[in-house]
Amino acid sequence: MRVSQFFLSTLKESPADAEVISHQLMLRAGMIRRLAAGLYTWMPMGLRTLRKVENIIREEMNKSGAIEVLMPSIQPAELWQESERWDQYGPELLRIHDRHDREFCYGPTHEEVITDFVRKEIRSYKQLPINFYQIQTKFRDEIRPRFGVMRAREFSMKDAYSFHLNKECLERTYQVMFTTYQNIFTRLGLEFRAVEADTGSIGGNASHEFHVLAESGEDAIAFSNQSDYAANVELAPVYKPHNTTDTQSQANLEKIATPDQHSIEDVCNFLKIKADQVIKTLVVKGSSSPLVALVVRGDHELNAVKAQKLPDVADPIEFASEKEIQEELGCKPGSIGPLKLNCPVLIDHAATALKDFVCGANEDGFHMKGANWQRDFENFDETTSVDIRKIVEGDPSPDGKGTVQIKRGIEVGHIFQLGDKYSQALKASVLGDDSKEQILTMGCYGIGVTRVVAAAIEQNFDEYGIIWPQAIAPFEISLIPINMKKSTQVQKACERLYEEIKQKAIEILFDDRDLRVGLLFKDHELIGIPHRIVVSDRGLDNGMIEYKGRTDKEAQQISIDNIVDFVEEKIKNSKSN
RNA sequence: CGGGGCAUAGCGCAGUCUGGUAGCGCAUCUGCUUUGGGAGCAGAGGGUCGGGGGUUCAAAUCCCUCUGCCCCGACCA
Repeated sequence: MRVSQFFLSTLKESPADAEVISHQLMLRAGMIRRLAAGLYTWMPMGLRTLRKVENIIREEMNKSGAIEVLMPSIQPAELWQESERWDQYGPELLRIHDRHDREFCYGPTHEEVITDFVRKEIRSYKQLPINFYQIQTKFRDEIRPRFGVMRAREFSMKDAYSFHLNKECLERTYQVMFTTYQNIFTRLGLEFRAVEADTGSIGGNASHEFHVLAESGEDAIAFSNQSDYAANVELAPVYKPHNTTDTQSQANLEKIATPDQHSIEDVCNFLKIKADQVIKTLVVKGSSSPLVALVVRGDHELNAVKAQKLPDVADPIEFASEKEIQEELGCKPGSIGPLKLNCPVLIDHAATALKDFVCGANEDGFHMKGANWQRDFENFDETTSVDIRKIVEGDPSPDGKGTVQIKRGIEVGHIFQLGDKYSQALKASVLGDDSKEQILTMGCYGIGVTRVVAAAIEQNFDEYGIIWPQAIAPFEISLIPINMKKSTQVQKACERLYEEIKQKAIEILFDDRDLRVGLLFKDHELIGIPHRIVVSDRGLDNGMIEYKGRTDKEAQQISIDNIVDFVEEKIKNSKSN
């Protein structure tokens, strides 16, 4: 492609309302433009990458045995009423009506439509299992669309729905989709993790999220350094350590004055001790008592999601106000401790392992030193020890293999064993081999296609712009002439190289604009094209062409006779990486 | 939906407090020079200052109101 025949529209400065790097770079590189909140036009440059992502997903889905369909984005209300989601879904569902005043919605997802399709088309168990997918535009009327296409209202999603006679069959397809997703994200050239999602309601490994790792990710992911274990930090359990150290008392319990020392940091500095020798007592609303105290080690953080699941804690979890604490417990929050406290106390496993620790004395301006659970705390037993803290780096992995590392991630995929929720509601059944009607079991599998593009940028950029993985770069190589309008030598060499490289089925972007080289370099770096060759009089006089990879520090001179083979080799190599 | 902020040329901003001819940089167009890392000079085009209402001789500026957008919280591909 010649730039003069393409449409390139880059910006030197990023619009003030673009907050995250992928949004800024997508605007600057001329990939997208905003139409309204959460609605974006994909410009030629952005569309090329979007299509590449789609194609990789499509190829891998086809390979997995899934079959592509295309369902309408507008869906009739009746189907949603049948599944009872018309009332459940809430304002995120964009509802519209036609000229006859019939109700419709713009599909945020397609369970209803596919289930309706399958109940009409699939009659026999012999047709199962079957897995249909589509790549379709969705609309979710998000409360707060933000971060460009990362959380847009209209977005492109690959959604697949599989149908089975029983759970065992579903699990087999689920496994196939799991590996298919791994293949997809590997081919996209992204660093990712498959993360266990909330399994509470269904049980088993019923759901996994796929996260692209990036500093700016909204979710924190804990994963093992020695196994495939990965879980959202919100969900990752921290098991009780086996070697419960002896909790026999050593020091004497002592009340010490700690005037104006409220935070853990204050107290530690004041007493010249480390945070893991102190315990932190947080007070929340209880379910059966007005307040409940939650105790974690000073260097640990409360995991509200886990705490909320405890029967004694009010759901949703709510911290007690300073006033409530003062009235119920007789001192300010900064001096609360578990000893002789006038409310139920739940202690994190790690905190129960401490001895001779420091805690609040339940009296303003005082702490206790040398405290020990067995001796100083009434009713200390197994049931008071619970898992309520956030997992931290270095903790043993919950699956028992290796230790935990934590990174941030962007959720780009989700696979789920649905069960019979929709097939039951819409009465989707087939005849089994016993000639009896049997309700189908379903799985569903989503990838946010447009989000993948943004996530790829969040993971791969530098001060100059985007650094595309080879597989999804809008072009594979840039051809940059220097002073082409003045030099017929440069012009001829460029034309020849352009044709020869094109012949190799390499996607080349020939920048034939009459601009200064500085501008050309900046543009191509911003757009993130992985390879670049520069043709100049200076080089040609020595029979050389300059090559530079997007992340290379130095350019290298390659003989003009070898340059085509050289770039072909480079591109082949970066594809296999 | 709660809390905070913004709206002036395609983009980035100043001007608003203290009312008095609508500005700067980049981009765009013309001409000349320049040409290996966002060039220089000279000139040009482009604005109902988000909309509506009010105060005033006079409103981007003060008052009321509406709208749009951004940021922080609970959801999600």
